[in-house]
Amino acid sequence: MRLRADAARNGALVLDAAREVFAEQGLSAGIDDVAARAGVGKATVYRCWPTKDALVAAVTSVRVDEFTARVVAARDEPDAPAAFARLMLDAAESCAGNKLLHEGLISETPALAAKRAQCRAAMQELIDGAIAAGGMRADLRSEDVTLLFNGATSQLKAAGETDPAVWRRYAGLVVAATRP
Amino acid sequence: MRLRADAARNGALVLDAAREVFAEQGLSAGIDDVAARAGVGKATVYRCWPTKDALVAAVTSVRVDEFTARVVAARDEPDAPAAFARLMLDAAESCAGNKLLHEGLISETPALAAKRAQCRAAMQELIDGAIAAGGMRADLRSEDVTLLFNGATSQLKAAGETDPAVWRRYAGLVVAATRP
DNA sequence: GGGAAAGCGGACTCCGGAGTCCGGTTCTGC
DNA sequence: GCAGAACCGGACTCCGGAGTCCGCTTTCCC
Repeated sequence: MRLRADAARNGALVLDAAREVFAEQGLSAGIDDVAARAGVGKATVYRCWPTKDALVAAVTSVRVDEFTARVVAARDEPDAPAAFARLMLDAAESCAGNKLLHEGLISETPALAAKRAQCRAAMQELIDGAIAAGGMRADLRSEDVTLLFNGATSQLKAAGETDPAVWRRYAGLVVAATRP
Repeated sequence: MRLRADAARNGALVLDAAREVFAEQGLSAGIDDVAARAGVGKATVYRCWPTKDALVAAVTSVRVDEFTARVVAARDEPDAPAAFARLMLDAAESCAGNKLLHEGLISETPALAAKRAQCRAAMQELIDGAIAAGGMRADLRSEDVTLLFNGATSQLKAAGETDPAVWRRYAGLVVAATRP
């Protein structure tokens, strides 16, 4: 059964609105805000996604996929420690302007568990490579990097920091923490 | 006008209960929980402190003072870098078992602004000493340390991690990030 | 173009936690 | 020991955000 034209259109509007609103305000934004931005009633939002979490997962999963792709690319570079450092700095910079990416990386929602696992696996391989190359302390695991990175970025977000350079700087400190 | 005997007794009960409940559950615990633990109605809690924030400030400020004293002691030690490292590890370990200390260090409530400033000043002096001793990167400021430390510990708390050794380990990573 | 199904939206309920009210109880000064 | 002020506590309101309901509108298929 095909979706009615107006339903399809509204679904897309809602998705766009959710992307914008959540990127600007983070996941604490209300469904009402998303509905208002889309120019529809909130029931319409709930008709497309049964819960707020489902909508959030829909918009964040894309961001997580993009990030995973970047991790994989970094993993395949020859100089693992340098690739890792670059990845962290770039990721922080991206997060500075897009809360959605940040939330996606942080989120614990079950809907993204598989994607997170995939991302983590690639990260672990990158880290293993960096350790093998002697550019990283040997006892490090991907959870450590995730925790430090997420911790720092969460604090930056909470502080309302928007300057990408500052985010970059802290990512640099996290990278420094991983050195042998 | 002296406080009535029962009022004074209940005030102390509430304070003790708040310390316990917030240390165990963090600040997300409700006033109802505190009142129940104290064996008192919630109105009694509000009679002593006008808002939840005020009560929280009352119980956390002690913890912050204790921590500040430790920072000051560290500042006055001869080997600043080592004192700094020890301070971080000990603080993390303490936070693992006492959410209240953690919340006190993280909290942004205006009621503790003065105490936070005092703590930060001592930390800055400790850091300056460590930099002068060549044990820390020269561009570091106390906010950096605070942000990294709070970020990591917040994540640990959110993850429900209770093993002090793990908290210590991450504090060690934060210290590593400060090395020149 | 007409009718039925699909979709719409705003007003509604529900829920949890902060903060308030007031009738009943307990302490204190005389 | 008694008057009355101070205090008590549980039931209440208030608030904001998630999720639901239902009378009305739009679309689609014939």
